[in-house]
Amino acid sequence: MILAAARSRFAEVGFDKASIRSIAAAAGVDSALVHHYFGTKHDLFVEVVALPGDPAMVVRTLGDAPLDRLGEVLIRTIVGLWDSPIGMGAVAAFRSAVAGGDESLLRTFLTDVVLKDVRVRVDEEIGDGAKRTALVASQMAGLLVVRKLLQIEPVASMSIDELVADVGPNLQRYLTGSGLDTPAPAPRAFDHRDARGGA
Amino acid sequence: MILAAARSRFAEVGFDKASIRSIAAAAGVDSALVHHYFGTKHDLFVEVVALPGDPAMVVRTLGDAPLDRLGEVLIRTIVGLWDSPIGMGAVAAFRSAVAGGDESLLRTFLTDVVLKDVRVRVDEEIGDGAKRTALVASQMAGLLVVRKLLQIEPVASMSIDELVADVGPNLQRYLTGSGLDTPAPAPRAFDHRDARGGA
DNA sequence: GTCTATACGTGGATAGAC
DNA sequence: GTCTATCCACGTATAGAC
Repeated sequence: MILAAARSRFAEVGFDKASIRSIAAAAGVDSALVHHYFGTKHDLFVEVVALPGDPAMVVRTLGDAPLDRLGEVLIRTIVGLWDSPIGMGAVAAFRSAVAGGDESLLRTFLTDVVLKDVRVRVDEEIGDGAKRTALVASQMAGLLVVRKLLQIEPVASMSIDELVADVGPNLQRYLTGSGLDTPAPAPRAFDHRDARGGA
Repeated sequence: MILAAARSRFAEVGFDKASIRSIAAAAGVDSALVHHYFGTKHDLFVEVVALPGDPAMVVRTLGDAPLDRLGEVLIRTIVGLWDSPIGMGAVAAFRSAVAGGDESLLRTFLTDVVLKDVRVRVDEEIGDGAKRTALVASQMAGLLVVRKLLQIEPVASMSIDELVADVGPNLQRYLTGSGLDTPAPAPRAFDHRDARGGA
């Protein structure tokens, strides 16, 4: 399948470096055939990143989750998507956007589609919705970079359950935690209070 | 100055899309002159990202900070670097690495140079150094993406002090917090046996 | 020293043979 | 339907004129 090859190439090396010729070669066909089926390269890319009705599913899953568990649900839903075959399109889109082209597209997609419902709910129940969701986006974007793009261990190979346990609480603090407005939260907030600085 | 123009172009659009011609145009000179001064495009890029002895300074600053305040120091040092003129080289390097080329270079630079000292100290005093520093890297990488590349508000315009107050504690939890191995810190006691299956 | 001219490669896109 | 041949734009890099 040409679409599968295109998805792989786009996700692996990004939009620009994924030549039509290389995609065709990976699919075992001729480059002209790709043009014949999908038209321009941009058309092909749109076809690849257009998940079959999945954004709505993701948004709905996020919308159903209670706010005080959203950190966990976010990790499970989004990382699960990344790891799925269809999720490679999302990885490709992210990579290409960061690479230099069409950042505004990704920005509006993130803030106005995926995280909009979350932002509104946080705004109503807690406040600072825009800031909190932006911070959530930063952690999720970084997780994508480290796990899927740079593939830094051990994060690249960690199970979703372990990821939930590790980064879930941090997301939860961004979403519903206190102390995001007030000055610095004192280090004593942690049990690890030690004047000596040793272990 | 040609170097300044190159730094801007590389940081703005990445290595590939920043043509020698556009750099020369931005500097108000001819493209051949760029070649004459700096040789190949790759040579020019190396020249741009080679900060004047700054990596050592950063590493040293990180090495001097006490472990239980490292979250704050990390934000201050690294974000301060990004926002400085010379930090544009770092942004350019990151963007280009994510774009598709030379990921291994950035990976080894991050894990073996910048974060190595932190990892060793965390390993000695707390444990799980590799995992904890990788998680820290994920938050910092995401912050760079959201603040400098995608420029999502309000994170893009937040002061360093506010950033310290907001994401510092999350970094600190990654570095020295408990519960990264055990099941989950749980900000509130929720039913651990879930009521509804995870997405 | 600085620009003009050009060689060379890569990659997108089209027309046409079979 | 699938591939061959080709056109064309762009970008790196070099050589040489002034």
